[in-house]
Amino acid sequence: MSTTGKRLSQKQRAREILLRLKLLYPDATCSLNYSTPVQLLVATILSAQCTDERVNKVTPGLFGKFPDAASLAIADLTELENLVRSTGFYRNKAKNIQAACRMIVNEFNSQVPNQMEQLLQLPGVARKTANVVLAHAYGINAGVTVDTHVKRLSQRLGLTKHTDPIRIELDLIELLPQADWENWSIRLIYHGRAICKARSPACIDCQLAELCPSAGE
DNA sequence: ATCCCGAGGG
DNA sequence: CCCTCTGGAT
Repeated sequence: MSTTGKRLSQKQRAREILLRLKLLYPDATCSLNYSTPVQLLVATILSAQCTDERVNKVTPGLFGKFPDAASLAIADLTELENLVRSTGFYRNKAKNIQAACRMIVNEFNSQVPNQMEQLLQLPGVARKTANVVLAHAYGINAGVTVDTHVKRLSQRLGLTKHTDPIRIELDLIELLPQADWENWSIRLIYHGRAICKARSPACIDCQLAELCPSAGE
């Protein structure tokens, strides 16, 4: 057992966890493929209840045909649906992508907004998607991205007692230095995919086990 | 709380 | 056939 154990404050524990995650996943980045803010927004909308890997299989075809907000805004909806079908929830996603692109063209000067309030007005965009776009398209740490991995791992690590992603985000904002907000999310996502899985977490292989109140459960 | 929805593995 | 993957709107 290490000398770092149960006496650490939540904040100290969070920092220790992040330190280890940085060593474990030194090159972790956003796993979605994109080349513009609009493309990142679209890819992130598509990533709802879908792996980034699968999103990356449809975006080349999608962006090959409709590379920007202007073309997506006037695309044939059925064609859009077919291009994103394999990501699931394809009718909602196609409709939201087109409506969001129309708003971007008509109300935001063809630019993806760089403000949380504006992003949240776009259909299909809530805090998770908005935080991803702000962090990776604009380098703005407006909040902590809380997807299903960040939610699950933060809970298991005992860093929040909430179930609502917005409450969890507020807890994480208090625990982490702003400069590390996106580092935290990106690495928890990597760790969630590889080790701390939803069903059968591999606590045996987990480098965070001694810092985790849920280890072995 | 419920609905939206597909791909791939076993 | 069953399980796993992994947000948003109403």
